[in-house]
Amino acid sequence: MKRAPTLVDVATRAGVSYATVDRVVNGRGSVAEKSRASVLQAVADLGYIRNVAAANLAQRRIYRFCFIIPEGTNAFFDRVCDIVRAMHPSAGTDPVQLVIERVAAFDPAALAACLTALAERPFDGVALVGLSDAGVDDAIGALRDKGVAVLTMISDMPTPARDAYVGIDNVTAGRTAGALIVLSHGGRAGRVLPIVGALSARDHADRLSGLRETLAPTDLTFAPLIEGLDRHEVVEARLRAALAADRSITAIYSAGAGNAGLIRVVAEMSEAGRRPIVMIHELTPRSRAALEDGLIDVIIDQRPEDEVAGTLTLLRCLADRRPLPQLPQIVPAIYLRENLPAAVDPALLKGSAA
Amino acid sequence: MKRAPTLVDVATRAGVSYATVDRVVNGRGSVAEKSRASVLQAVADLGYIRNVAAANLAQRRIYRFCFIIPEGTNAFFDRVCDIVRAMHPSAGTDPVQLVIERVAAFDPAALAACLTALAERPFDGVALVGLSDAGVDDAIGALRDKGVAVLTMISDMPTPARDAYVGIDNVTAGRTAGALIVLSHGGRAGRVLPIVGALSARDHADRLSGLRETLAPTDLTFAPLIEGLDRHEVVEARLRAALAADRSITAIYSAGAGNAGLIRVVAEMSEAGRRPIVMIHELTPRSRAALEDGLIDVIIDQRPEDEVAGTLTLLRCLADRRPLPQLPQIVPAIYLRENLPAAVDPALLKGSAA
DNA sequence: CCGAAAATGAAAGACGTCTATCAGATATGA
DNA sequence: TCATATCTGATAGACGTCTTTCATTTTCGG
Repeated sequence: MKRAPTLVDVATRAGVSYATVDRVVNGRGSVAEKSRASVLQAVADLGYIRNVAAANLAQRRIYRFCFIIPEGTNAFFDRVCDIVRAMHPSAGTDPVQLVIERVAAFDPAALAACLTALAERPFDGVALVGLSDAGVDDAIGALRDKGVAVLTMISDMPTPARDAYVGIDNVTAGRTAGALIVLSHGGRAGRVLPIVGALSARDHADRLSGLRETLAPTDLTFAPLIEGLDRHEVVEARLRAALAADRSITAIYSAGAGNAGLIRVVAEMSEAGRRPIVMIHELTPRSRAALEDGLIDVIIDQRPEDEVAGTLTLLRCLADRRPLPQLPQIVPAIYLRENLPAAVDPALLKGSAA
Repeated sequence: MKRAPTLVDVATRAGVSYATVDRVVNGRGSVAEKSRASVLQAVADLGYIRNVAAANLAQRRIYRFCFIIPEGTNAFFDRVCDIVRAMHPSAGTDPVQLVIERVAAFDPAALAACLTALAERPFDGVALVGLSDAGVDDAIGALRDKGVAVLTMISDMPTPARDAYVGIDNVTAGRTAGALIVLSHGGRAGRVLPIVGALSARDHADRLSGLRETLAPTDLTFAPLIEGLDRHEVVEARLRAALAADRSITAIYSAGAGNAGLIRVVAEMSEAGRRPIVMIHELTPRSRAALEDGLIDVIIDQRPEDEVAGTLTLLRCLADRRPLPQLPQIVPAIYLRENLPAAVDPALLKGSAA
């Protein structure tokens, strides 16, 4: 168990001075091509890896990261904010400073403006919920050109735009929902009503296509899709209309938000004696209550705790210019009445980065 | 944004020298009670927290942790080993050395002996799969008296014995299985055959009680419990006998290991035309294949990646004598045919401690 | 071959903590 | 009051990296 190689070892091996090694690895000053090559060779030979702790100590480095979270009447994103806030103390051992910015949901212009403004501030990394938009792409590009790491969470964007994506596979999530719906029908026929916020939201669209894929070979049919804009009044009104128009619906799958409206409608049906199977996404105080009260049957939760923790891990790697580890895949949790975890006071939550 | 307080600041505030502060916080030499008090007061006033990176740098510290993993014909524990091994590089930024010891499964004497032997080696922490046994308790106590952190994973032990537990709530896992069985029966009657490795294994017993609890208020009845000792031949033989004796079984729930035997039996039934609903635990190459082949219906996986990562996080905290963070609860993943994640080459896996 | 530019080496001080040593101060008991 | 013990302060060198300065060497164009 020999000591890990240091920059001094690299210098010796390369036959140059420490100063030259430093110029190479930290890219400053001018170095002859020959020297640069021999230093890099020595680094490779020795398997040198920078001691990040020592480096951070010397520079009194603070990691500054920004989370851009959609703003709106969306309990899920409030939860994400709570989790990010709870991560502060979790830094514990290392100096991370987290800032949350909230921008209007589904508003590419606002998001792009936010990103542009961020470029003026000294951030090492930015995490945002992906949105497909050329302006956003450009703003991200500008940030990354400045050396700021940018990654998407929850909903992805085209690969080249961001450094990484942390989140669930939404097609698979939709398939999961489909499989559970199939399971709950036990081979009998049925009719499924899908609800999304907007088909332009990639995560919603992905879930829907996963659902379709899974139900295609079965006896289950689809009622016309509802777009609820993630707003509970809209969801409520359109759902009510759809149910009135079609009495044969046996299952409802809501891939987006605005489920308060859905729950109101289902509560009425439930009192009236019969309600369809209901599956929705994201654990929130309201969805939890509905599950406990028997108004809905399944909650598929994307585990934002894991997503935020993974995001932080990757942001740190990117900031250190280290290779990105392959994080364990984030698998959505399936909550039924019987396996709801005890409610956790978010103020007490302290996540783990790693 | 002012600089975090250092020991020099503490010394100044307490009106003593750095040397005295050092004596207090690192508990060496002798210090007058008055000095100790004023130092501690200063620490509290300033909210001093030791800079672990600097401390580790100065001591050239290496964290040495040992994972004790049950040995046997158990693919799940092989997977755990792979994950632990894959964590090595994940250390990445910090100097962690991991050692794996394997001991015979379900053998308290062997486990206790292993723990005792470990006390002679310079470990900072040990993780083991809990086993209820007085000898094991004593061995753990001896280790902890030496200052070694000890925590249980996967299966717990009585609280006072270990420093922490990382793993799923097995009662809830059993309830989950029960709920899915109920769902899949869609209100029809049925008969459930439970299989465990041994009732003396706490995780198995917990799962069974969760299952019983959930099925109690339903129309579903229980066939007599099978104890399969986690060995596939035993499981196969006893299952065959049970199925021959009782043709009315509509679901099988296996809470333990040895599922290769179960799969063989189910494969035959499947070919013969009809098989019951089958739910088992843990994602392994074999169980994955069985799910893909339509021989079983659900795999409940306890996500050992998360368990190992969480274990490492806590071991580090314990080694640093830092307060333990509240890790996000580990929720078992429910895998159906439709949401099986892509198989990951374990050699490529690099986990996140965070 | 000379002058300017480019490349290199040597060194020192910082970051916050650990560890060690040694001299001096205060307290304790006889 | 003296001889011990018990405390305390001052200081210095590590750990591995960053950052800067200054002097020296090499290279190259003209």
